[in-house]
Amino acid sequence: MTMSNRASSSSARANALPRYREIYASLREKIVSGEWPAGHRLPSEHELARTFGCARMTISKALGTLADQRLVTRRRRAGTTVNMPRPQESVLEIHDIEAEIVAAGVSYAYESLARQIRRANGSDANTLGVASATPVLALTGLHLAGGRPHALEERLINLQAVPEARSERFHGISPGRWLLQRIPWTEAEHQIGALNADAAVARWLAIRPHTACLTIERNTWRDAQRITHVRLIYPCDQHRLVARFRYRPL
Amino acid sequence: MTMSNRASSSSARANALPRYREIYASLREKIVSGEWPAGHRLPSEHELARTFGCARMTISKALGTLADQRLVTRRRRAGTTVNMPRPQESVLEIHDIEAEIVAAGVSYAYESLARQIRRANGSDANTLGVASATPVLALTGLHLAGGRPHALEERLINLQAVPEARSERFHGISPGRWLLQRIPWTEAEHQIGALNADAAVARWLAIRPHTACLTIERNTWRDAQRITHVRLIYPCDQHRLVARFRYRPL
DNA sequence: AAGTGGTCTAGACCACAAA
DNA sequence: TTGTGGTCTAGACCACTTG
Repeated sequence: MTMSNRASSSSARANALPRYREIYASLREKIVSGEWPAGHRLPSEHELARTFGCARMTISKALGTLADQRLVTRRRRAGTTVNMPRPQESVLEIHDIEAEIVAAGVSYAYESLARQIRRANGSDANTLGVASATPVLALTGLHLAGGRPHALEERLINLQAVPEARSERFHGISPGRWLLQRIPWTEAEHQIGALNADAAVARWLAIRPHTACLTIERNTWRDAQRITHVRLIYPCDQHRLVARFRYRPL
Repeated sequence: MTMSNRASSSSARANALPRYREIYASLREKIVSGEWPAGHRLPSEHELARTFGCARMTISKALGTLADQRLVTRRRRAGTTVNMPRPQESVLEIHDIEAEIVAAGVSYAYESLARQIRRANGSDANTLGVASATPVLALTGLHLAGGRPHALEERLINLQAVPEARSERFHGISPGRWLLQRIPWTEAEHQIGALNADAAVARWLAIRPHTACLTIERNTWRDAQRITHVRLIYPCDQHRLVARFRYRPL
């Protein structure tokens, strides 16, 4: 009996959307058009299943998609309600600098400026979030695009988490890429800010002192363990971050 | 026959995770531990269903979660493979400024500095992405936190999309909040950059000229229609953006 | 107490791409 | 050609929460 239910809806049109996507689109339209305003309660899954003539699980998937997109909130017994003033949440894609530069059709190079292995001092411990005296690798380097300074990088690596880094010289390869290839990370946090370049930064980046720069700080974890902390400094005229809110499944 | 399958696994421990989450966690562990390196192919859904002693749909949900998190890629016939160098993608939460200030326990106010209704000139049309001569509302205002300047806002509103804005004076309420309460948006794009404050900006924000500022530009759509464009300028010492990569379901 | 969503099953057919 | 994931069904029990 259950056979060919799908066939009957899909064989008609070859490239049809899955049923749950059709249902999702249909419900979403009612929400974004304003027909169902914020706070409106949607019919229950059982009722929608009857309405659309499908199994409840299909409805559940459609409603789950809406919930993933924060268009609705679902609670047991309370039902599914429209979530109007939606959180301003964007997906920020922070690419590997090398990939970014190469994608722009420009040659890339990494130049190491300083390298030191030390036991974490108070500042290191605080920045990297490890105990004092933990062995760390401190790196400073320059990302070059087309031979010109693109970004200044200051990095700390937790040698307890990444002992292989102790013997790596990072000639030709940037520490970021090196880590990415070896160390799976599970969580990352970015902080974005602005600063006026001081004399040293300005010299390395070949910009005038006091020029506004965009800074990106990234902390990386593998589960509970801190892997690395990096601060990247970009001259304001050379870099912008783009974040786009996207629906999850589309 | 299908009854109480769940009961047998859940009645034992009251607060147990759902089965698919247990399976998800078990598979994820193999990936982040490195036991299954990048490129490794996972067992098929049928095989995992046998291994874990559950229905294939339960496996599908667990694998789907891994795929949502970009830990694996799933393709028909090719199977499910581990995705190691993961895209550096973060979820950036860009909050309503008022909510942000109030959450910090400080009083909030919006002060309107300029307001003009005009037909879009070339710059407007380009910025807002509408045809020339489209009626637009141009606003400039200041967000105040605890009575002190917090951010400068320059905004264009497409009056074709939001005709109600024509008669709104935005006294006491910021245009952002006003729009958020009325106009459901479906897509947003943010661009983040840095700039040196010019004389006018510095005056409004009560900072020294040339101080580095963080800028956020936001474009908002309702489906294909442009709603508004806004540029916010924050003094660098007053604002940081935080983006955190998060797994979707947790 | 009752109704809602959350999860699960044991099948099934289908679309797709790799062999 | 064949094995994989994608979707779907028609049920079921359970957890939660509101009335």
